[in-house]
Amino acid sequence: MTHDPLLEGTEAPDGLLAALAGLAADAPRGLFDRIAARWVHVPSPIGELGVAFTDQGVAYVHAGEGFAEAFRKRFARPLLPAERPPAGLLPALRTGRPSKVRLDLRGLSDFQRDVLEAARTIPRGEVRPYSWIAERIGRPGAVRAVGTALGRNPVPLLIPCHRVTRSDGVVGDYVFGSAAKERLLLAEGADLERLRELAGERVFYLASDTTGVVCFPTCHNARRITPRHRHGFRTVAQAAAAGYRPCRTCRPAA
DNA sequence: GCCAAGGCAGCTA
DNA sequence: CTAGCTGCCTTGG
Repeated sequence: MTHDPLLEGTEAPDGLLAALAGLAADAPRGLFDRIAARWVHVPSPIGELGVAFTDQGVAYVHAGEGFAEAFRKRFARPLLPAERPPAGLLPALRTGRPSKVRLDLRGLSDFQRDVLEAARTIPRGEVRPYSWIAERIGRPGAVRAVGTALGRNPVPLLIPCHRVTRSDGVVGDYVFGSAAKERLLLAEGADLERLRELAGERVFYLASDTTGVVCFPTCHNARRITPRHRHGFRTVAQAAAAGYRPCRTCRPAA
């Protein structure tokens, strides 16, 4: 539930929205735009997205039917069409890189913010387990809660929660369904086929005996290991026992 | 405030 | 080796 002090008590019947909209014509332009959200449609690998944004940045991304209803269910804010997408939105979607676009994440709990923050650091084409996020935010036991938080990610794709997968090798669930998750990952160049192969052999980490480092299989460092120097491990502990230290880039849990 | 329900993980049969 | 069962932690009702 979003708490916006600006809009306390506006359960927003249409009449009020209309009144506010009328007010906007005469009010200084900035005021109404601080209250309202604008929306656009943009293309994506999983079809057309509805994207809502405020003066602070993108606040909501939705795939499939019912964009406006879903938005209103979550935000007590009027929603109006926009002329153009907010700065950086299209590049961010194209490159899958963070920081190309501003986000409006007000109203989230600290926990959820931490989770999203961590998810945002996963590079395009790579994946990390839910437990990795839990570790990184200092709540190793909150694995399940991480899933819940990601499930409520207001800005999927922009914060790449689709890059968080289960530690048994299955892609896992997703706000827009696991099929969409898989399509997104494939579109980003993640080698899911290979991951499945490895998982079939109970291999969840790859190490290099030339560098002495152990990585997640999708880490760009792991992808460059020459086959004859590559060793698979089921756990980081086993890799450590064999003398490998965790990669400083992908940081598999020690 | 309590309870049930989650985008999971790890262990037991 | 897979299927289930049990713990864990945050949220929404």
